[in-house]
Amino acid sequence: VVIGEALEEAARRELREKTPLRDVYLEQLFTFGDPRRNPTAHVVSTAYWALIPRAAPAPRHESKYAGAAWWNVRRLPRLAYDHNRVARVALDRLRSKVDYTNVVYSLLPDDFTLGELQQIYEIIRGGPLDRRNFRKKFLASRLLKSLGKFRRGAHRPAALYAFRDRKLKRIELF
Amino acid sequence: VVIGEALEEAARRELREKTPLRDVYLEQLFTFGDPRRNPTAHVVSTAYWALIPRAAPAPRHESKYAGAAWWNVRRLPRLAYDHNRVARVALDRLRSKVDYTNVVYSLLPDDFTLGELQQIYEIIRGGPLDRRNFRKKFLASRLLKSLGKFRRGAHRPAALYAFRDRKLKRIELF
DNA sequence: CCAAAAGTGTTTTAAATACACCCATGC
DNA sequence: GCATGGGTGTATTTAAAACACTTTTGG
Repeated sequence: VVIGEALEEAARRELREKTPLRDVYLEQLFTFGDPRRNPTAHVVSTAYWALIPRAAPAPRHESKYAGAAWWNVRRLPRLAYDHNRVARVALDRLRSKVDYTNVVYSLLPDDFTLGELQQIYEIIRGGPLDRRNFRKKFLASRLLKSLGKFRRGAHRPAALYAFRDRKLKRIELF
Repeated sequence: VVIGEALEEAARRELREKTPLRDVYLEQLFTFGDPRRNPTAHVVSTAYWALIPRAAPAPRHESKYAGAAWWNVRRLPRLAYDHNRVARVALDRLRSKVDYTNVVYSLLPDDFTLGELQQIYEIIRGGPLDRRNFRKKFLASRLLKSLGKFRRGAHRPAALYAFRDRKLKRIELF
């Protein structure tokens, strides 16, 4: 953080400078201050977490995140300092947040099928969902609007939807 | 925070040094870093919140909290810096936390009546609850144990209960 | 014709809500 | 005897969960 800069501003600047990412969902996670988290100095870090779609462009080659890669969160390697703990806290936050907000909008492109939406939920929640009940719930939620367009593939064309508002909204889902 | 001291440790130390409070529920709230929160310097503060029973002993006379007083949270005076904002964030956190945890144990003495428990919920949630449904829910929750003792007063004696565990537990209540 | 994902309703079950009367005590 | 809070059960409503077959496309 630069003097005169808000914390979230700093987090967004870092993303902007080091990656091509724009307009991602970003939220303060927690401030970690255990003196043992770094053996050489007592460092207090305010962590932020962001939701980045799988298909997002990679960090800039010249940035310190150039070697970044996707990992299955259940098979994370050992990270530096207490960063495994940070990841666990972030995952807990995500898991609880998808149940009472529409935050997954930030993981989906402008248009998507209900099947794609359901997949996101199944991955984050870690279990299968009944397709009929899932569709019923989402169509009743008024979070989505039907686009009248269809995605074609080696199967029946799927109706495309978009989120009505791409901003955080509290709503009881699960 | 002293170098070598964890953040929560520091918050507990502050309480211990300046007040007679012990074993209160304490949790990190948020880290406030807006450069405008203090007009004379850019101060980043990690706030903690605690739940203090109404009947708790007052801060030590010689401490900087000597002038502390209870206020109705809906009629808070204008506080220094961004502390009204901090209070609002804390209230939001409390309101959502009572719905899915047993955190109110920290606002009640070792034994209490179901009526006293219900009062706490009504104050925090800001509305009346049906006594029969409330009792049904709590007795079914297994959070409490009946003490077989009674509180006497100008009314029918009320059975006394205690929390089974005085530690944070996730459970769907409302 | 086969594989793959989409689309669609009803029944069952569980949980939340609404609601009213009697009880035991202190004063 | 009256005011105060304690104690109790049922019926209704609402929401969640369980469940199977048909459709449309690409290859």
